[in-house]
Amino acid sequence: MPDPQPRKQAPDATRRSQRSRQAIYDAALALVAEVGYPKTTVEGIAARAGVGKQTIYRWWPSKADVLLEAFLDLSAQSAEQAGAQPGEPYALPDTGDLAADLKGVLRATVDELLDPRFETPARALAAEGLVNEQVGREFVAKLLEPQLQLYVDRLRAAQDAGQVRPEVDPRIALELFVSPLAQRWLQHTGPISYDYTDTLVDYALYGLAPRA
Amino acid sequence: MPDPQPRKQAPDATRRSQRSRQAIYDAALALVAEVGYPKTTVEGIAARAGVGKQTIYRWWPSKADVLLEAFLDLSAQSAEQAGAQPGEPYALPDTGDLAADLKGVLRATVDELLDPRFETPARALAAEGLVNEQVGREFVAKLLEPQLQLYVDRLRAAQDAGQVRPEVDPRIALELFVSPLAQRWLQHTGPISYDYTDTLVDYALYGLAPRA
Amino acid sequence: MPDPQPRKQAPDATRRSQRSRQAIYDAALALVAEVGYPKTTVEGIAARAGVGKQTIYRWWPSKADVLLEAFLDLSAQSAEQAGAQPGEPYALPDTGDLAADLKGVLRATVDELLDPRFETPARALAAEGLVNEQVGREFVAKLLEPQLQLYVDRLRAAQDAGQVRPEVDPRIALELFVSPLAQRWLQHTGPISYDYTDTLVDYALYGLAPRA
Amino acid sequence: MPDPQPRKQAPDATRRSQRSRQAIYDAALALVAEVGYPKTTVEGIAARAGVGKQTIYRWWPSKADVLLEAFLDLSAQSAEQAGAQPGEPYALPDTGDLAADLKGVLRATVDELLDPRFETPARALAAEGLVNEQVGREFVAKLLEPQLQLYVDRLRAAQDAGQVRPEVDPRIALELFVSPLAQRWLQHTGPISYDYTDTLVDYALYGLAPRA
DNA sequence: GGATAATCGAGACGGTACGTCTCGTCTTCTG
DNA sequence: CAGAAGACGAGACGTACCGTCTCGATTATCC
Repeated sequence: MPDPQPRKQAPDATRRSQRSRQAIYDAALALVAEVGYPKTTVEGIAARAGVGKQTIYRWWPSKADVLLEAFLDLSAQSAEQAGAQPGEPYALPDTGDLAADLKGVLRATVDELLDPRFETPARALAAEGLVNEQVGREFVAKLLEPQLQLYVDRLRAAQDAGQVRPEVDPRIALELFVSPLAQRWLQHTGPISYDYTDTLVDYALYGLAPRA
Repeated sequence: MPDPQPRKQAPDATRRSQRSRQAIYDAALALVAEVGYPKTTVEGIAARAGVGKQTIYRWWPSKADVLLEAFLDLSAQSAEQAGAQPGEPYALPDTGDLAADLKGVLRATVDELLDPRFETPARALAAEGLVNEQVGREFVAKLLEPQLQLYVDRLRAAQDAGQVRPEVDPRIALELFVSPLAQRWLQHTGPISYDYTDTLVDYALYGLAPRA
Repeated sequence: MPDPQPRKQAPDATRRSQRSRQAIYDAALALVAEVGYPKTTVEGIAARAGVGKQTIYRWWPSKADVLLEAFLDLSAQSAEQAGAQPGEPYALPDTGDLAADLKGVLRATVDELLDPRFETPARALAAEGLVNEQVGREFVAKLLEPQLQLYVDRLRAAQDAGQVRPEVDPRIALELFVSPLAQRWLQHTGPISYDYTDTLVDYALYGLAPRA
Repeated sequence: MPDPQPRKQAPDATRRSQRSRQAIYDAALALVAEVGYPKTTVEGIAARAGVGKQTIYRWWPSKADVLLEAFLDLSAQSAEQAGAQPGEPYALPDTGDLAADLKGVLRATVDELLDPRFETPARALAAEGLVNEQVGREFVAKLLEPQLQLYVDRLRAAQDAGQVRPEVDPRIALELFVSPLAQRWLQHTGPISYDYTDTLVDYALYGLAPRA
């Protein structure tokens, strides 16, 4: 099925300047970190990147989309560094001990959420996504859902191993420990720490009601 | 003796026009609902309210603050209508059946979150709060925390009744069912329904691991 | 008859800032003199005048109109200085000697045309007027025609005195010595000097054909 | 020996595409006629001519120069059609009756000035020439002066025949009837017609003063 | 007639200015 | 003197062209 709405006329992507593209990513991330999202302007990004404004408008429809791609690029790069080969599917560790595995992954997430390199642009994108339908969808689809899917996979493995009740829906179950962390981080409704995420895992796995 | 350091010179609140104030609230909420938060401008609010721009800038530091106050006003009014007397402390119902009580309250919350009168301004404020420190703090303090405190109280009562393990921290426990709902609503990461919130309560109370 | 096409909605002229208006005139004339008309930009005028761009666009539809008004203002001021009271009707001198009177006035015109304070903006406006209908009309109506009317009056007086043939149309007659000067100045088709204008008057009054 | 200081490196004129050159001329003239000079852009000319922008910039320094050459080409073509062989010297008719000859030529000029095919580009070039030194010089030298020289020649012949006073300078004399027409056309300071130019010739030849 | 070199159409690029929009301040007049 | 009205300095918006700079793909001579 061909593109249903060919906005203006597509520029020739094969002739695109990779130098400019990278400079724009760098400038966008730097500016968001330095002055915050609302004070980051397309004009500012262009000036900082040493690029004409039209070069931005040629390839991205809005400031939010620039930042989204820049952040996706940053995530991909840093995932490549930390993890395995590019393109290779990731998976949560599976040592057989579900609680320990989840705690370990959440501790890494805590580290990432507290890293200022990620924090400012991620928060800015999340905020924009709440209000801007299209950005929100892309943010969720490209960044959030792939992460959540890893938890689904790990929880299903745990179900196979009899460590999780078979009637539990993994897609909902993962929210018991992921969403609280997300909300505390996004809305500053509480401190986030290893202790906190460990506790979340314990509560989620074993429930609040007495086992008696 | 006059104010010794008159920063801007404080306006005389006693002479404030209540007509204008209410018109500004109404205009702000109407505009956010109609055109969305980013396209809502101070100028637009003033024009719609039949008010000079300076009358807004005299009493509020920014667009976000206007909307925040307008929304607080709306919440107070609607709480007054629905609930009890103004100023009176609210509490979650306590029928002795913790699961049923929580499910009931969350179902009411689902209704509220899906009411478009609340949805647009609430989402806009939440988004602004992610990025604007001061708005975020006030949003959490004035709207979110009071609600959460009701859950803390109810959970503590359940602990007293032996329905919740005594070592559980209620402030964290409530996040197991509140945060997932919040995230799905804010970030559109999934549908929200009575079934969903019922499931969250069940999972949270009895855990994911088999009871065996 | 009221204004037939109220473009946007008229700004309130009574509240107009005279400081800004004068600063804009000064900046416009200075810039045209310094960098020429095509390189004079609205943005540049605003910056030099210490004024927002919108203040220019609020009161003038285009760069050409700004410059036209600035030049009219300059002309009015300098006429006031040199000549009599403002608003008073001017007239060419009438000593009874038509040739001498015309030569005197044209010599003064030569001086003016060679004064760089006038030359650059006048030439720029004339050029714009050739191509921009509306500017051209206003340029002619407000600057050129009033001057030419003075010649018409003087020539009619000469006709009454029997110094010019009665069947001659003064409006055409004046072009015999005014237009050649104008063309040489505008298009650099020849040098302009007292000698030249004196000669033009002689040729025009007494014709090219032998009198015998 | 190659060019010792190759400024840009001169393009090889022998390999120039005549197809492109003619297409550019046509496009330039058509655009000026359709949308006016200021809205005629190099990009527009290139697009309309089906030509790369660089092909224009390779051979002409500016939009004005393109139009100037295009117009010269048009003039040459139309002169060739109407007049004699290319390269042959033109001359004004000489029937012995100076007044009649001049009136005839001026009537033809009136026709040309009112032909819209010539009017728009000619006016545009004249306007540009007022402000752009180099274009102005070339416009005058290549288009205006050759025409004026014809009048000089005819007037000199008339002097030899005793129909014009011998002390009259023909280069100035011709301006008495040519410049008024030029100014009325350029600046719309009055209507142009056969009557008008006939009158100019009469006034110029026999003067304004009574012959007594 | 095949090699080779420059012109060609195309269009991305770094820039500048456009004319519009909204910001938050300042000013003027009205109730 | 608070408030409505709105002009003001400021500056970002998204667009249009500028003139320069690659890109292959034709030409069009020269060997």
